[in-house]
Amino acid sequence: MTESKQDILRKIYLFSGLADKDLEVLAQLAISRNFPRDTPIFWEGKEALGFYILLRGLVKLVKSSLDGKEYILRLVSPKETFGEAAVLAESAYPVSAHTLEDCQTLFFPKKDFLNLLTDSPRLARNMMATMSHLLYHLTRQLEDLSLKEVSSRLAQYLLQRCLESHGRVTAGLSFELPVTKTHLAAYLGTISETLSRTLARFKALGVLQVDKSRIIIEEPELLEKIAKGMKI
Amino acid sequence: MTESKQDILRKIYLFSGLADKDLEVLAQLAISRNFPRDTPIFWEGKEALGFYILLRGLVKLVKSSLDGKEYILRLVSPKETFGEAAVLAESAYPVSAHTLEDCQTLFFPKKDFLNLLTDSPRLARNMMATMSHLLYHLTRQLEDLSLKEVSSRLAQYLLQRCLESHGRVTAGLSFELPVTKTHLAAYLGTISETLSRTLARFKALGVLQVDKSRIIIEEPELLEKIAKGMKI
DNA sequence: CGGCCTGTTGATGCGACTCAATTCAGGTGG
DNA sequence: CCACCTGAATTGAGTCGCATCAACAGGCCG
Repeated sequence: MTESKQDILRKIYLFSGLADKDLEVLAQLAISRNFPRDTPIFWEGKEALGFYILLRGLVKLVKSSLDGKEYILRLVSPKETFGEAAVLAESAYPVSAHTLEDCQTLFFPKKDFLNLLTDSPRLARNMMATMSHLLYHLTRQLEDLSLKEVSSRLAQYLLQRCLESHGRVTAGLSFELPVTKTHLAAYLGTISETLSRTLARFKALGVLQVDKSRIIIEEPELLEKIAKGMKI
Repeated sequence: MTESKQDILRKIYLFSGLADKDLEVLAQLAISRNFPRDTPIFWEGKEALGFYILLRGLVKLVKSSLDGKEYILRLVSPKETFGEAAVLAESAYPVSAHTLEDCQTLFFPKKDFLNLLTDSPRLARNMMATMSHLLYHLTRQLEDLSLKEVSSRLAQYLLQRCLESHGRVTAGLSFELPVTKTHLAAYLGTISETLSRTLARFKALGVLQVDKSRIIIEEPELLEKIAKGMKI
């Protein structure tokens, strides 16, 4: 039998610890929306009428420049929410959301959700924690872009990915990049050519091996030094 | 006669629309803390025990690198709060706060404040709006750092300052930079030499005049084009 | 006066982007 | 099944923006 909407919502961080009746209300608010691969969900500047939970697939949140360059602020994975902040600001989405794979989402209309937010201190607290988490990450990204170079940012990203896959970083561990290298480049604030060259340098240094989108860590200590800003 | 704490709090955005009894509680929580010029208020990584309201003076929020470089995430003006986000995250401050002038602040201990946050939906809503605002600004900064060059960021900053001073941007308007050019450079994600050269280029183009820290706008249209990314 | 901080300007070097050519994998259609 | 096309990835050569290093001028203050 298929999972009920409430069962799904229960697993979302934003809704953790909520009373059953609140989950019920939320489940009734939620609108199922599916998007094929490579499709816009919303655009920067569009009026924010609500926010989304990603159930399946992969979404990028991006800022684009007039001359076609693109910076990926966040790669959204299943069970994560996106567009939440816009709900509070009574305004427009500050970024664009675009699918990278076929996606299933739930959409929560802002108006109804705001009422619930007023009535449930727990939901409000979760929302603040979520936003706090986002603030932390944006702060980190600003630090990286302003103070570190591409090799540092890449090393940091790879360490983080390895940690997520295996819970630790030791020589010999391997993992898959979750997106194309072009997208990864945009996420790291650079372009695919530079990413390619940087990976090649890492390989030449013996820090790691690369086979298609599979990375094998060879020298975790060195990688960590590079992540901290050591010149290579 | 001097203003009471409650009267002061009433003017803070985070506390707008609160019931008198809530303001009373807040006023009792608030601890007066003063800092001389060029003094740390808290450091990145320090346990966040509460947040601050700046009453008088000027504060910078910064990220520092190991080799001494510094990026200013935010310049805090009177009536603004800082360190709020850390209160929700149950963790450490993600940035350092440092005074640029003699400062008067009010400090709100996290523990007591969290209780009030649970009891007052209005306060919770204000807090979310504040965080939403911060998220928006960090998003803008990420966009600028990743997609725009120094001349664009400077032009954008100058237009914004002019707008704040006069409510409009027209030829002949002038205003003072609120911080030293070295600090402004760190805020724009560059260094003082580059800022100096960029201002000199603007001057040579006839876009503006510079006299010490006073800027006189000469060609607002051109400045806006540069802010949008036009090459100069 | 001398020291210090801020700001300006020049010469140089490095990191990263641009442009262009090539390879390769995956998908499509004859 | 092969020919074809498209998008991703790689690599080289050239350029550009900006940081670095260094020298110096002006204002402020002890």
